Amino acid sequence: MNYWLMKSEPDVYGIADLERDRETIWDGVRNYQARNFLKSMQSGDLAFFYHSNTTPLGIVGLVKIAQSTVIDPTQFDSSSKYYDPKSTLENPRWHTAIVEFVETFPMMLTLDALRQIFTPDELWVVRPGNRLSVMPVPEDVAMRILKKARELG
DNA sequence: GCCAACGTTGGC
DNA sequence: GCCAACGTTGGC
Repeated sequence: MNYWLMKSEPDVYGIADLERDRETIWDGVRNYQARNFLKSMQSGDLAFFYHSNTTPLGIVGLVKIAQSTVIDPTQFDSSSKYYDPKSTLENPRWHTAIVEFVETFPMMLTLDALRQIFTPDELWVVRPGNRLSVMPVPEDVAMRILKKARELG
């Protein structure tokens, strides 16, 4: 059982969309490091849902990994902006996960608040210039995030 | 809207 | 295998 942080732009797909859909395939990740983290996810892992490219930035809720090692179908779809002509059915490049909604925090944990609580080594998302969309969160840090979310809620 | 960071591509 | 050019991400 591991903890993760997953970024999404709310204008594209936010926590409200996931709450409505209950679950979704986390497609479109085209960064190898993020892909490798997706690959190492296991069913039952929990992930913090982070809103990027918006105001305010921050962790808005919690999701669960429903299924891991899912092949991202958009890599084979020539009409998709995530189409990858170099990927083949025999040897797909891009794997992902299916995530399910767990909860929206009553009060989001803003990036500013997170920066006050965590160091860049503890929580990568507070690291300036960090562009990874999927990253691991150590268990003790995850516990502190959850505790803070409960305090604010 | 800007721009720094940084990953990817492609010519050599 | 190097590295310049280019594209994207994402905070500000």
